[in-house]
Amino acid sequence: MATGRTHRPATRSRGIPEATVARLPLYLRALTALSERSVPTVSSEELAAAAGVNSAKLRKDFSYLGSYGTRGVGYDVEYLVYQISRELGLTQDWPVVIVGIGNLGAALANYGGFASRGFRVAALIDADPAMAGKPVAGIPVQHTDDLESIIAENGVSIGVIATPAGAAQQVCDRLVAAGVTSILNFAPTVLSVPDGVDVRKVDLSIELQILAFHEQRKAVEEAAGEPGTVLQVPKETGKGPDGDVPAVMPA
Amino acid sequence: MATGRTHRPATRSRGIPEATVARLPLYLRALTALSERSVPTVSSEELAAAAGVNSAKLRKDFSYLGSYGTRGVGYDVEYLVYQISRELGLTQDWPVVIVGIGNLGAALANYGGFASRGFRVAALIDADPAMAGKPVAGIPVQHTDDLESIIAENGVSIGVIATPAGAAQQVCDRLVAAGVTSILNFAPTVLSVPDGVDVRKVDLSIELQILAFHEQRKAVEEAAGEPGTVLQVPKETGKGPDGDVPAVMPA
DNA sequence: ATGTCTTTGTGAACGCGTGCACAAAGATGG
DNA sequence: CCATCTTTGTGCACGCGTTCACAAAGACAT
Repeated sequence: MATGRTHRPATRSRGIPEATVARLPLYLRALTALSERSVPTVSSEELAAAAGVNSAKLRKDFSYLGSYGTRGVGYDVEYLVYQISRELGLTQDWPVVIVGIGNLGAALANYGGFASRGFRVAALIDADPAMAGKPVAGIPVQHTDDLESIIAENGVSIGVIATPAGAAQQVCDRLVAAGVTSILNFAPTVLSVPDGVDVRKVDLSIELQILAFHEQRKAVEEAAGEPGTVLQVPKETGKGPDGDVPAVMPA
Repeated sequence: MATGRTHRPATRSRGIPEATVARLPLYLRALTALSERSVPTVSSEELAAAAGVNSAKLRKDFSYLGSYGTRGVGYDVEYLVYQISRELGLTQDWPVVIVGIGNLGAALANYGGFASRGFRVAALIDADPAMAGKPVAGIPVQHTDDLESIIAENGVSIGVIATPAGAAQQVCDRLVAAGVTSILNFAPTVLSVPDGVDVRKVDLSIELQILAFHEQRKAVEEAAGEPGTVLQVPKETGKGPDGDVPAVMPA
């Protein structure tokens, strides 16, 4: 069945912590900006500020890649850009397919951040026959029927799913069967994939919900004069002063 | 100046761990699906499978909210939906503004996942005068000049930034000054905000880069017969067998 | 060459998050 | 009313990630 193997058992293969990998793109962006301004070297303190992280964390992160800094001076910007790019695998070309060319899929196809980082949109795929042939971001949309051949012909190993939730798992299965081993999922669903396939999830509404939680906390703290008190919810009473409980009680 | 206070000093106010908060929307979605299928109760094991997490983790998460389960039976679906919604602050209405109505902004405006979770798109804002008045997702786009009054009139506390990177910080500053205290940032930049303002970041290209890293690792492991060996990169030689190093060496 | 000064690289401590494993709680049947 | 069975709630241990603090390394001036 291969049920929900979304989380990998850690990346302890060569020793770069997952948390560090997740920050490398951040450093890379900051470094690229410095590079464009022809800044030759940068200290961990400066770069950390630019990337929005702690400087000690940054140094430790870089230490996993090797000793690329010079004590008393800092890091060579160009050299570091290259090392991180190589570590992330961005020195090679990654053909990517985007499945589901709705509003979001079109936005992704037009997103400039991909091409500039070694990612090439090899194909746009949609299930709607009316979309077929219509160019989006200068690339003609192809029909889902050709998914397998498109993957094979372009040697695609990374797929982006921007379909409705209902179609996501099915598309995912076909992508995986066709040889895709990394998936970026924008559909609000939990995808089941076999071992060896990586899935990363981006969920817009989840992010907003997390913000709402913190926003509500702020409001509550504001209302209750001093924070840290009051918040004793009436846990016993099943029908407290909540007023309108639109749900059945258990038991 | 308020330099880079992106990370909050932990949410230890009422005791719900940040990691748990981030999973609550996941549970909520799974529960909502069960609710629509009129499933009355669900065990931690089943729900965990549906949400793609460990069942012990799920039980511990719920324990932070209180004891809402019944031993031997499981959790009451409707009741839990309500409790999580309330905890996340989704029982109230959250007016949201989206700034930057390009491809992505339009996709967000059309995204159905917002409205169904208590979020209401109060306004769409763009700096392009040509966009003003043009309806997107049934909502007329307004000009950036009116940003402050829009925020004030609608009581907006959550803002979404979907502008180009160059404009993001400026827009952010104006949002914060106008009273917004939670920001969802899609622009590839580190935003500086004063204390008390929450920022969550969604970066499309970063996710792809992380996938590329793992994809490359797979390829390397594949190439080297048995994984776990070989990977001794020539650390000494500045000019190893890399071939084309398009960067300056340090020192 | 030597001393000073800056900045890296990292050892060590700490805290958070995860998952195991089990006791307590309650449902259910006799 | 008692026994059994299911499932929750959680104590505990472990590992990862973060941060501090400092020694080692190198640049630079004299």
